Amino acid sequence: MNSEETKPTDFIREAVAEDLKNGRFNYVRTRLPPEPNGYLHIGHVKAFMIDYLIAKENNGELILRFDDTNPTKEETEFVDAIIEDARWLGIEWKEVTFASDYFALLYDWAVQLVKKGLAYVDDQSPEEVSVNRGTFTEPGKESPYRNRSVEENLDLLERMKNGEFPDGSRVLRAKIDMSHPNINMRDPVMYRIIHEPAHHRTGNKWKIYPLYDWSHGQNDAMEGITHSLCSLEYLNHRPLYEWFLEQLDVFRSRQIEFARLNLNYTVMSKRKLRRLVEENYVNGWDDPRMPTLRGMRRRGYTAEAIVDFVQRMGISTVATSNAGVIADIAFLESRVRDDLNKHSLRRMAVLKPLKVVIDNYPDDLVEEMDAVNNPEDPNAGTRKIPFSKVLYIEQDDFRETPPPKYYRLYPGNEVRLRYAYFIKCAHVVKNENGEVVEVHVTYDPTTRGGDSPDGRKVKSTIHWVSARHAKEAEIRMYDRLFTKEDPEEGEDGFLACLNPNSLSVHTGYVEPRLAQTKPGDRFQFERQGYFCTDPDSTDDNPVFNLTVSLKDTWAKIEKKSK
RNA sequence: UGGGGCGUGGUGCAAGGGCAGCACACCAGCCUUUGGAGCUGUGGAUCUUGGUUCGAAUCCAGGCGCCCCAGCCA
Repeated sequence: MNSEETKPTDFIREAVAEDLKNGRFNYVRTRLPPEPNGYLHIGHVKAFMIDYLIAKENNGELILRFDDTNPTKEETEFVDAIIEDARWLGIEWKEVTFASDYFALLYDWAVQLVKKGLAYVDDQSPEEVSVNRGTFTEPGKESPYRNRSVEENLDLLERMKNGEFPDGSRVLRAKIDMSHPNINMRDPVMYRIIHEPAHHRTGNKWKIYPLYDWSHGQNDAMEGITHSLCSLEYLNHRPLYEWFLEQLDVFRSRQIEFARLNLNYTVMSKRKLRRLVEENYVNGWDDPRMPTLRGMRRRGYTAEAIVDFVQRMGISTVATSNAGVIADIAFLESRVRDDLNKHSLRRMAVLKPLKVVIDNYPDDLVEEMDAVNNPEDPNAGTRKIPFSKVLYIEQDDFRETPPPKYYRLYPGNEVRLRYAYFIKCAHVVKNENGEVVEVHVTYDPTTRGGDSPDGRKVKSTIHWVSARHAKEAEIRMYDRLFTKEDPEEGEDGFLACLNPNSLSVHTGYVEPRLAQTKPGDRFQFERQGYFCTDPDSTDDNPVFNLTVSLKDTWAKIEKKSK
C-alpha cells in the first residue's frame, strides 16, 4: 500500500484508532473464531479479512481460535480444511488456539461466579427453562432453584462436571435478571451436560460444555484480545459479554459488530449448502458452482480477486436483510476479470467446433503463426501456433443468414483468423437435416499475420484451431447456480429455482500448446473467457473449467434485438 | 407485541452542518488483429413528516419500513 492511496477507513478502524489514542488499549490483538463445523465460503472471507487486516495495520496480532464448544457438531476434518482455506487466502496468524484449550480455566471462572452468588445450578427441564424465560412482552419467572446456597451450587456444579447427571437434567445459569427486556440477560445458560459424542480434542474428559456466551468473551479476555469483531446478530449479546467480564473483573475486550456479507444468485447457509451436496445437486463441496472457497478455487478464482472484492465492499452496520449485505455477483466477477486479464496467458480453444476448409490452401502445408501470449503483459512473450488447410472455428462465429449487426463469418463475408489470414466464405456443406457441417472458404495469401497490404479492413477477428494439430479437451461451462437473485425466499424455494444449465460440458479442441497443462493453470481462451485446468485433467483428457466469461457485447446486442 | 439495530441511484460503499461522490451494473459513443481490454460521456438516490439552522443526507422529535433476539446452536 503506497502513500498515494488513502487508508481504508470505516467505523471499526476508527474505533480501534480511537481506543489506541485514548489509551483504552496500547496494542491490538484480534481473533478469528470459526466453528469447525463446515467449509468456509465467501461470506466468511469478510470477517477473516477484517480481523486479519485490522491486526496487521496496527502492528498487532491475529489468533486463529476455533470455537469448539459443542462436540455434537464439530469435527477435526473441518479445522484442517479451514486452516488450508485461510492460508490460501493469504491470512497469517500468530497462533492457532481452541476454545477447548481453556475449558479448565473457564471452569475455575465459573466457580468464582458461583462463589460470588452470580451463578446457580438449575434443575428445571429444558422445557421449563424455555417457558419460564418469558416472551418479548412478558417477563420471565425465576427458577425455584435460583436461590440455592453457594455450597449446594458448588457441589452440584462439581458433580455435573464429574458426569453424575444425565444430559439435560441440569444447567449452570448466570443469575442476572429474569425480567430484563433483553432476553439474553434473563439468567442465560452457561454450561450444559453432554456425555456423547466425545469432543474432537478433549475426548471424554468433559461432561459439561460452555455455551457461546459463556466462552467467547472469556476466551477473548484470556487471550488478551482487544477487539472482538463479529456480526450484527451478536449485538444483542454485547450487554452479556460485558456483564461477564465485569463480574469476573478480568481483561475487558471490546466487541464490535458489523454486517455479514452475502452474494445474490446463491445460497450461503450451511444447511442449504449441505443439501446441495448431499442430495447431489452439485458434485461436492468443491464443485466450481459452490460459493465455498474450495469451489471458487477449483473454479479458478484467485485469492487476490476475492480479497480485493471483499475489501472494496467495505464495512457497515446496515441491517436490512437477515443475510446482511447482499453483493451483486457481477461485482465479484468484475474483480476476477480484472485480475485475470492482467495475468492470464491467452490461448485459442474452440468449444463448439465447426469444420472449415480453405479451398485454395495447399493440402499438406503447415505454417507456424506467431501469437502474443498476453497483450497486457509484454513480458509474457509470444508463441507459435500451427496453421493448415482444415480448421475448426466456433459454431457461433458462422451464420448462414446473418442477423443485423452480425459481422462474423457468413457467405460472402471476409473475416480475419486471429494471427493468420483473411478468409472469405465461399459455400457450405449441409447434412441430411439441413445443418451446416462444413464451411468452405478461400484465403488471401497476402494477409499472413492478419494484415492486408492493400489496407483492406475486416470487421471481425475470430479464433481457430488447426484440425490436424488440435488437442481434444473437455470443457466445463458454468453458469449461476440459481435463477433467482434471492433463492432463499420460500420454503424449499431454493431448490425450485436451481438453474438447470448451471453446468454444461463440451468436447472442444484446444491449441497444441494446451496439451501440457496441470491442475490450477489459468488461461484466457480468446474471445470466450478465463479458464483453469481442473484436477480431473489428465494428459490424455485435459479438462478445463470456465472461471468467468469475457464480457460479451455481441450477446447483448443479439438479446436486445429479440 | 418488549428490547436492540438499520434506512443515500438497481447493488455496495462515501460525504461526520456548506456544490450528494466512487465502484459495479445499465445506456450511448470512441478505439481495437479478442464484439476482450482501454477511453469518453448520459441517465438515475438521501424512507417520510415536522423542527433547529443563513444552510440538514448529517443534529432533534414523530411516523413508516426492514433486520436481529424468546437454543441446554454459534
